[in-house]
Amino acid sequence: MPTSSKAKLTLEDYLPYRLSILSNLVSGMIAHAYEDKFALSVNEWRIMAVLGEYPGSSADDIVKKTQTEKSIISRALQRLLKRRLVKRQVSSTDRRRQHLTLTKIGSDIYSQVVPLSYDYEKKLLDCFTKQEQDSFYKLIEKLHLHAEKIS
Amino acid sequence: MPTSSKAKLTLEDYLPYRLSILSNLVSGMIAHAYEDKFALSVNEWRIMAVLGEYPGSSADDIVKKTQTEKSIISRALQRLLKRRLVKRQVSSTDRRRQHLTLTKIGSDIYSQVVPLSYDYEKKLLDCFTKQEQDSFYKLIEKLHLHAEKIS
DNA sequence: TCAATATAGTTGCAATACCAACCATTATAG
DNA sequence: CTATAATGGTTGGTATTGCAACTATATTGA
Repeated sequence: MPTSSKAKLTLEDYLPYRLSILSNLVSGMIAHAYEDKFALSVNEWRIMAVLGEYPGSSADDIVKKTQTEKSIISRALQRLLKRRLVKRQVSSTDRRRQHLTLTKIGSDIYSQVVPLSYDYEKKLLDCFTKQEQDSFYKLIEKLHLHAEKIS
Repeated sequence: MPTSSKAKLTLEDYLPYRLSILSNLVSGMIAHAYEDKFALSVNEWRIMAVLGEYPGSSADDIVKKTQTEKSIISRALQRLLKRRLVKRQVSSTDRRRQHLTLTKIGSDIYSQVVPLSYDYEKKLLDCFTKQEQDSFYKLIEKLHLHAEKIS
C-alpha cells in the first residue's frame, strides 16, 4: 500500500454529523415558530417547559433536566422574570434556592406553545409507521444511555 | 372539563428535544477530543473533512455540504488559512471563487483525526446490533427527508 | 451593450455561549 | 463550635454565532 493512500471520512455518513444536522433541522423549525410568535428563545422555552411540568423547580433543577450550562439558564431566567412570565420565591428551608413558577401570563403562553409543539411533532412523525416510531425512540434511548456510559 | 385543565409537554419525551440532547452529547464527546489534541473547533474540522473528501471545493461548496452559515465558514476558514492547514487559490474561470485544499500539515492532521473519529463512531455503535444500526440510519434518513419536505 | 440581477465571499454588530471566578448559604468533619 | 468543603446562583470576559449589509465578479436579458 503506497504511503500516499489516505483514510477518508465521509461526512454525510458519519453518525455524530448526521445527528447534528438532523437535530438542527428539526429543532430549528419549531424554535423558529415560537420565536416568531412569542419571542421565546429555545432556552427560554425549555425553562418554561420544565416549569409547566414541574412547578416550583429551582434553577439548578432546570439545569439538570435540560442539561444546559447554568449561566445560560440563569440569564434566560432573568429575561423571563423581567417579562413576568416566571416568578420566583426564595425557599424557606434553604435560602440559596429559589422556587420558580410560571405566572398567569407565562401559563397562558405555555398553554399555547404546547399544542403548537405537539402538532409539529406529530407532523414530523407522520413519516413513520407506529412500529418505526417505537423503534426510533428505543434506538435513541439505547444510544443515549450508551453514549453516557462511555463518556 | 374544567378550564384549569392544562395540556403539558413532557420534555424528556419530546422528539426535537431528545434529538438535541443526544446530538450534543454525541458530538460533544468527539469534538472535545480533537479540540484538545489539535485545537480544532467543530466547524474547522468539518471544513477539513469536506476538503479531505473533496479537495478543491469552494467555501460555498462547503456551506452547502455542511449546512452551515457562510459567515461561520468564512471565519473558520480564515483560522485554518492562518494556521496553514488549508490553502486557497483563486479559480481561473471565476475570480470570485476560491479553490481550497488541505496543505501538507492539514493533511497530516486530517489523517490523524479520521481514525480517531471512526474509532469513536465504532465505539458508539457498539451498543447496536448490525440490524439496529441499519435500522437507525434508515430512520434518521427518512426523518431527515421528511423534515426537509415539510419545512 | 449595458442595466439589473445573481453569486462568492467578507465584515460589522448585537446577541449568545462558554468557562472561570465569585457571593451567599448550607453541610460536613475534626 | 468552627474551619473546610459543597451547593445554588450570578457575573465578567472572551469567543462564537446569526443576520444583514457590503464588495467584487459574473450572468442575464432587453
